[in-house]
Amino acid sequence: MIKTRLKEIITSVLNLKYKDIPDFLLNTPPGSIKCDFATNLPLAASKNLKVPAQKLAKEFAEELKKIPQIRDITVVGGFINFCVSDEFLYETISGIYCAGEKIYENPSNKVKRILIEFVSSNPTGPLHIGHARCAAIGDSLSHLHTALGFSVEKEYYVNDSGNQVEILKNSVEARINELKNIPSQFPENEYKGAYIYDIAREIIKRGETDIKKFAVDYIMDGTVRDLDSFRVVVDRYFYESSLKENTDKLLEEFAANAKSYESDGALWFGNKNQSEDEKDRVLRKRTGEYTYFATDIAYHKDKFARGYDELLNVWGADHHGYVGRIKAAARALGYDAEKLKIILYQLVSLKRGGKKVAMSTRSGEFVTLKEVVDEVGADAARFFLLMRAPDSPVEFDLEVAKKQTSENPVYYVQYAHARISSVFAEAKKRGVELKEEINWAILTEFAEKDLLKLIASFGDVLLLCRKDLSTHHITVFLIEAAKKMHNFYEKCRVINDDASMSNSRLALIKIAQKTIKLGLDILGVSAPERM
RNA sequence: GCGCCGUUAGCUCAACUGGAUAGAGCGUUUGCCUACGAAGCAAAAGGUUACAGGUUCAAGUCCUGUACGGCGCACCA
Repeated sequence: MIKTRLKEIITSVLNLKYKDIPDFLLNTPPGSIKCDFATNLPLAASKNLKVPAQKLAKEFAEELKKIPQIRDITVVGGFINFCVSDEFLYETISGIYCAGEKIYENPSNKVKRILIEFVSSNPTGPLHIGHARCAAIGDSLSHLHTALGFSVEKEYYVNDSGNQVEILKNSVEARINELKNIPSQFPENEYKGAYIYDIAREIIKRGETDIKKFAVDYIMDGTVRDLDSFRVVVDRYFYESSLKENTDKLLEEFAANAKSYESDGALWFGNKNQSEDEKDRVLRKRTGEYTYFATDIAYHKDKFARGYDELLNVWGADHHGYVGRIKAAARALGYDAEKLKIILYQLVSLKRGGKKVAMSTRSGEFVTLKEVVDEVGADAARFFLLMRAPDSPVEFDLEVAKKQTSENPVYYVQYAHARISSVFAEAKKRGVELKEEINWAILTEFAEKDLLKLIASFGDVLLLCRKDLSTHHITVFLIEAAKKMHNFYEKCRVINDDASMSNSRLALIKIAQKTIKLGLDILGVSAPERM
């Protein structure tokens, strides 16, 4: 959190003399400039203060000299560069070191409740690689928010009514007949995967009569199992079928508030001229059935009514056209649509040896989440799927992922963690123990301070993830942290003849390990002691 | 036709609110195991950020247009 703290300090100092200090950047300068941070503050403020940036830079630099936490202030054009003072670095690190697991929790987040809804796949077949990305994103976001101190719940919406499950039922029925040699017609658009046969066989074996319910339960059992193998535990499975009465009430409410109208024998959500959705949508079909949309509004109404401060939905980008209408519906219900945040992730294009794998649940042609976990492991799969920003499409080549397993970045990061464990094992063997009192100030080597500075920035990375609602920044951080850790390890011997130095370095790798582990925990990737 | 997302090194991707000489990993090349794990380290090569305009002190980032790719545009879910 070093960056966040510095920004606060700088802002408060400058506010004593200037008004309207705008928000500004604090980032690492280009490699040729030897300092820790650079800021564009003079450039950013020159407009407000109506003073040329270069002049302002010199003035600001004078003020910044009063801040004990920074040193070596230089002005280059409209930029100000500076280093953090050793005292400030060591003090920051010491604070992180002494704090417990909850170091990054913000007390003010404690009262905020967030509901993350993700995967929510139709229960018509096993989860596939696309759902894996959704699961990884939603799950890691939940960990992120927990780490920041929010109260988080994870929910999965089960679409267990409507056409899709009807087709599922018909598909299973057809297979039962086939297995029993009863002549019958195969439904149009039927699901063709091998699992349909499995369900049919089970039903015959058990003599089940409620085919739809059994099929849905069977598939959901598999879903829970698959998610479990992917280390995703959902707090609540919310069944669409439980919303019937809520939807009845919702439509009455809409009708009473003139939010809906009848036309062509159907009931429409009249919203066209009032919001972000470009046309009116059907709520109740001519057949009398509710549309998915109607029930989904009821679902979101239920979620809003439960009083969360924020609703995060993780959706595949193929649903982007749906965002406007659900937000419009939330608004129509009188809720703050800003509280509903939709994270759209681009779909995963799956390849096998460079060849694109066609995927379609209906044709039964897909690579399941389970297969991916079995082939490349949950760690590699999760890390790989989380390395990209949600907006970025992911190309997942199973052959490459399998073949290059040992070169996958996840192993690089895990190795740094395991390596630290092994140093501690060695220390123990030699009777060297980490003492409570740490003298950070003797860690003056470049590799040592470089690693310390990065560790001190982990909190900033978490805040960035929160802002972007993406944990991919953590993967970038972890790779960098592992690199700096390995670099330190090569340059500085941890256990050496100098007891005081050994102790400080043990503390350094301890805090590095804790930070790497926390990052991996958020991603849902294991942090092994040995590999 | 309209809309959303993308196009950055040979490959896969980063790049915070527009900031300085655009960064990682893989692959390629060259060094490094008689001290805590070589699943490692150090170094090198590799770029007109798809293209063309515009905005400004400053553009990969914002605006307009074009090309290419993915996805939407249901009384499906």
